[in-house]
Order: sequence, then structure tokens, then C-alpha cells
Amino acid sequence: MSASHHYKEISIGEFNRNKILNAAEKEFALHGFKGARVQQIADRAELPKTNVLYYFKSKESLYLTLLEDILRLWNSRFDEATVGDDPAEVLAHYIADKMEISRCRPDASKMFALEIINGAPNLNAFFKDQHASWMAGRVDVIKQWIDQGKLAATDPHYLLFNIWATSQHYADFSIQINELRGKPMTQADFADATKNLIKLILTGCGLSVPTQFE
Amino acid sequence: MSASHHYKEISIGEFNRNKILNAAEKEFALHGFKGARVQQIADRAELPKTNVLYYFKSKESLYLTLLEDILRLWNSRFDEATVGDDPAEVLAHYIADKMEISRCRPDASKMFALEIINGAPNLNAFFKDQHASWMAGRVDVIKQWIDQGKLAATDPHYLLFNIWATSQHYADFSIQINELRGKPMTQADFADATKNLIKLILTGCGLSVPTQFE
DNA sequence: CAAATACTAGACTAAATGGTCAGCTTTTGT
DNA sequence: ACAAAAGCTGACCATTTAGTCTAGTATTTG
Repeated sequence: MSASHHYKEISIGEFNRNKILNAAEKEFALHGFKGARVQQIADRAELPKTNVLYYFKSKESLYLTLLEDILRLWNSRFDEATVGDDPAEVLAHYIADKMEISRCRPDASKMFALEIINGAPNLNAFFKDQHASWMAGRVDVIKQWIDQGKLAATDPHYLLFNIWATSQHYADFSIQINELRGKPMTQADFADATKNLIKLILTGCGLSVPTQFE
Repeated sequence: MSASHHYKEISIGEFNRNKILNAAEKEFALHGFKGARVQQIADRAELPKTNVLYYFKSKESLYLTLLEDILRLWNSRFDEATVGDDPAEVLAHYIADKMEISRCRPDASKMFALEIINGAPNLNAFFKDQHASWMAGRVDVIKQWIDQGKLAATDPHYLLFNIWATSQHYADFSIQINELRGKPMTQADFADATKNLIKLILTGCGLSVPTQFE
């Protein structure tokens, strides 16, 4: 019982903040910003409500903290891809990364989906600009791949939308998926679905699947 | 100003009910069930709040009425397809139908998405059973197509999930799509996106695109 | 070890919300 | 023309909600 548990690195505050963030992610994913209740976040975190509002000055600031964290999840190796890279490699990795997020952070994906469906009222102009210029850059690279004959002609916007739609679907619609499959998706099932999706998208683009993803 | 406008077929009640349903679909799509406010539904319908609760006994019954309507939207020609049909034709039509719903009824799609993301708390066992047996039937037909060599080997579940994910994405994530494209999707853009998607999915399944959809 | 800081928590409040009610007006069938 | 049915609505209410206040208890730090 000495005062110095040197293995306990994080303070009690940090510990509680994390409990609250995890609980809040779940509640916001289930009910959206307006529908989520501070009391239920507190219950889930096993803390009194006042405690939640001690660490985060309002429901909104808690939501925004989470949203910022989630936006950072979207970063990937695809961000730095150039025309010199192999589109099959890059896209396969990108799809695999996206599927991994759906498997490991389904509530983050759901929160983001709700934010967009609800009209993105909390995504500020800075993020939107950043996102739009990311998109412009990626569209450019894809177009160059097409020009070089590395990729079948297709609209780069639609290609990216299709990748997002399919991969995020496994997180956002997991309830429906589990219901219709009759059993939850295991890690092995996710590996299967990832291969399946990579094959679909790459074949649909006239690419062959890198051996690593077969 | 005679009392008999014979061109006015629907009663005032029917007219208001429709105004309320339209307004509610929008509000529920924007905020989910918990987040939607009866007052805002009333404002959007340009009626006093009391009037909304005159036609629908509660917010919940209004929501359920809408949800039932929306589930009927999901019916399609694919429901009756058999192994004798041409998979390319059937799937292309199915995708086109789904895209048409995303174009014409984006709020219905969003409401459904929210219901699923939120854990489907209002979809009863009857609907789930019905949906599961629909799925089983469709999976069966697809498997038979594969057995007959009409279709490349693929998991039928994933195939359907991918179709839903991509087509519904155009409704559910329309805000993001419009933002990233820099302009809203016109009817012509939807026709484009539909062709693009049909090509992606069908090519990915080893099918060639029927001329009608090229 | 004392002072300062970090944390806990019950009681409370002001605003918002879903829903009721009672009495009114308009429409409709005969 | 008229009664019954349908439609309308302002006033009101009970409950829920985000957030505050105050008064405490742990924990850290000089």
C-alpha cells in the first residue's frame, strides 16, 4: 500500500476521463448527440453525473472531444500515396485499414455516421476544408493512375465513396448484419469479409489482388 | 368559393396527416427518435403542436407509422427472382432500384439507418423474422446461381451487404458527398453513379453489365 | 505535515419536453 | 337546415434534462 505504485502511470483523473469517454462514445453512438443523456453516460461509466460534468464542462464539449479523437482515426497510409505507388497495393491496404477500424472501433464509426446523417452540425469549416483538400489530392492521384493505364477508367469520387460505404457498413449496420447472418462477426469473419471486399473493389477496377490479400 | 371543389379528393385530415408525416420523416432523419422534438415537427408542418398530437396519439406512434411505411419501400423485383433468372439482369435492376430510393427518399433511408445504428429498438420480432427469411431465400438463389456457374463464387451475404451499403450511402451520407464533390448530386449524377456502381458490383462478381445499364 | 489541489457527490434549479384537457370552429351527411 | 362528427388549439401539467452550488473528502506537493 505504499504511495508510489510506479506501475500505475495514469492519475485517477486520467482514469476517470477515459471511463467517461468510453461510456460517452457508446451512448452517443446509440442515441446521437441530442438523444444521449448525461445521466446515462455517467451510469455507464459508473460515476455520478456531477463527476462527468466536473471533467467535461458540458455535454457538448464531451461530444466535441470525442469527435476530434475520431476524426484522427481516419488518417491512413493512403494519405501519402503518390502516382508512383501501386494502386492495387494502396487500395487493398486502405480497405483493410478501414475494415480494421470497423472491427475495433464500431462505436466511433457509428458516432461519425450519426454526425454526418444529422447534417454534420459539429464539423467546422476547418475540418471540412481539410477533408475537401484531402479528397482533391486523392482524386488527383487516382486520376493519374488511370491516365497511366494502371487502373480502369472510373470516377475517383465514386470509388472512394464505395470503399467508405462498404467498409463502414460493417460497423454502422452491425446489428442488422449479425441478425441476418444469425451470428456475430468474429475476427475471422472480418478477415473473410475484408478479402471479399478487396476482391470486389479491385476486380471491379480492373486490378488484380496482391497475394498478401488473397 | 362554392363548397364543392370536386378536384379536392382528399380530406383535410388526410392532407394534414401527410404534412405531418413528411415533416416528421425529416426531423427523425435529422435527429433520430429520441432527439426529434414534437414541436419542431409541428413547426415544419406549419401546424400547432397540439394538432400533431391530435392526429397521432404520441411521438412514438408517429415514428412507428413512418417506420412501417419505410419498410415497405424495401420491396423490389429481386424478391421474386429465381435461379432461372439472369443474375446480371436481376442484380443490376436491384441496384438501380436501391439507388432510386436513395435519390427520391433520402430521409426515409436516413431514418432507417438511424434505427439500425441505434440498435433497432423499434423493429419487432415479426419484422426481423420476415427479413431473415427474405435473406435466406435470396442467399439460396445466389448460391444456386454460383453452383450453375452463372456467377463467380462469392459469399452471398457480403454481396447483399455491399449492395445495400453502397446504394444507401448516397442517401445517408449525402451531406458528406455534396461537400466533397463541391456540388449536389443531380438526377444525371445519380444515373452516372448508378451505372458506375452496377459496373463495379457486376464486374466484381464476374458478370458483364446488361446493355440497358451501360 | 500543512497547504493546495484534485476529486466526489447530494441537493437543487431553470428550461425544455411530451402529453392532456376543455372548449371552440368547421365540415359533412341527411 | 341542423345535428353529429371531425378538426382545432391555447392553457396547462408532470416529468425530464443539462447544468450549478456548496460542502465536503482524498491526494499531491512544497
